[in-house]
Amino acid sequence: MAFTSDDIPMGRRTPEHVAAKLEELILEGVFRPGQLLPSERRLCERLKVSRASLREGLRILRSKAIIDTRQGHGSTVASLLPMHQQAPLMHLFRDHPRTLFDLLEVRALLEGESAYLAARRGTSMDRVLITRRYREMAAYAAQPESLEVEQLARLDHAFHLAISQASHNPVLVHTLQSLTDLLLSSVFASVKHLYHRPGPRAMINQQHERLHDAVVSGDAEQARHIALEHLTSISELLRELEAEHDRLERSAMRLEQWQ
Amino acid sequence: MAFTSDDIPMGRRTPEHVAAKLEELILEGVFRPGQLLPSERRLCERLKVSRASLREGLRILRSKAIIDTRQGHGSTVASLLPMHQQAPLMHLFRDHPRTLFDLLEVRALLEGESAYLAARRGTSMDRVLITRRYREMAAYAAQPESLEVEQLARLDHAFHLAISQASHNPVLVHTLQSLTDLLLSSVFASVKHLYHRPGPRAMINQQHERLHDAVVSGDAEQARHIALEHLTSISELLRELEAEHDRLERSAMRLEQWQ
DNA sequence: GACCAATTACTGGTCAGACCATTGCACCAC
DNA sequence: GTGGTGCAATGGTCTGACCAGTAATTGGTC
Repeated sequence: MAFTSDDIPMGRRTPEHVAAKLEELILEGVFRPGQLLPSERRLCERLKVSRASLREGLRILRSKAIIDTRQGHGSTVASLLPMHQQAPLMHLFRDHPRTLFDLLEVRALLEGESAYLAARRGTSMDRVLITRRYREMAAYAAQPESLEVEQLARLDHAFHLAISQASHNPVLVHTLQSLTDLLLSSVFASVKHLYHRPGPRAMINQQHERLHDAVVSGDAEQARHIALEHLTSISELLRELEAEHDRLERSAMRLEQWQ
Repeated sequence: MAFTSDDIPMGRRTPEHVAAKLEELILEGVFRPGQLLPSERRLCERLKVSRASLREGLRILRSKAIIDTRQGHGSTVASLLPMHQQAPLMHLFRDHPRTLFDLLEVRALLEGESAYLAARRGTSMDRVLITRRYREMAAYAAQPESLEVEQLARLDHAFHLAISQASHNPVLVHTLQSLTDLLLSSVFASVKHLYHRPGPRAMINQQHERLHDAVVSGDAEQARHIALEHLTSISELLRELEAEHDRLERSAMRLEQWQ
């Protein structure tokens, strides 16, 4: 795109416009992560703003951790791009598939605490909502045929979410939410397989029922214990699944090598 | 500390120092929420910096939503103090100042598990590193005078980080890291005050020592327990500090200088 | 030729003073 | 009282200068 032709609207909020413009250029790939962007004086010329306004604009980007500035050197585009969604975790995942189990370990901890707090702090309205979510899920899971796995996963998630919300700790809710999203986005296929098999499904259903009962009845310690057990068994099931998958993959790789 | 005698260290990072100074004054109640603070030109005189640097400092505070600026009017202290702006968790914090303690609650849980796993899984090299970090921090904390709080906070963080890394769970490390960053970015000034007082500092130092011993000796349950205790007492100290701050807010001792 | 020190041409960081645009209030005519 | 009007104060922007680091170039030495 032509960089020289974009000028900044003059008058008010010039630094904001500067920041927005540079952010746009970065997102469009004109300036790439790790790259050194033009000097302040050069940017002033291009954007037709004073250096003071330009610097305030850069200050905005710096406070958003989008650029990194060193005196005598220049400003570089930060390697991990803007905010939102735990991008760093994604990278972790790509490099080490083992982190799946690390993730489940942390999630178990948070789910356990979540269930514990829900049992202790949950209001009557929380309990009603938890029960409703549980019944929706149980009713859907009851029909053996014509079962959409994605829909079941959604109901499952809604049930766990209702419990975490009853903990009345927004930080806990959010952290748990991020981890769950990450888990589902990366290994949804595996979870799918889990639901498809009758053995695991029956075990999960039973654990859900016990979890529901413990939380609603206010038995905090028991709720934590069941939640931990639940996540632990899911982890074990996935581990078995992975082992199975590995065997298949290895035989496939051997084939590839020779063909 | 009389404000007229605090000048901003010249040379490097002037805007950061300006922002830190104003943040401190706000936290001490010299400038109260909703209040209009002095004009930019007057602040320049008092802080002995140029208007450009002062404006960049104000820009920092504005991007943290600590102040609100209107042309022709002035800058007012935002009604809700820090705690916004940073990562994904932000949206939650707007309406709930209480989330600070929610955050500490979650962090305690993760720190506890982290210490537990570190004691169980930590290799001999992990233990060496943890001990080194602990000694660095303890040595620095030992000198009563000439103590940079920021440096101490860094060493403190390095110690806890070493422990979490010994858990060999990257997801746990990352989640903990995010929460800690968030905590420090929002209430660093408060944490600063914590370090400045001899009572809390002594307690924190002792807890660090016990935590170190438990982790290095491999006593997992004990490590978890001490970590939980540690975070709980920090939470309580911050709660007291908050109450005290409320009281300070009512005193207008050094107000005349500013109006 | 290989290596090291000094030079130099950049970079961001800060400052000073000027002018513009908006706001709010005191003042004044009605 | 009410409603304009002008003025003073505010933040917003610009210009041009100088300071302070950085890194590549240069030039000398071995």
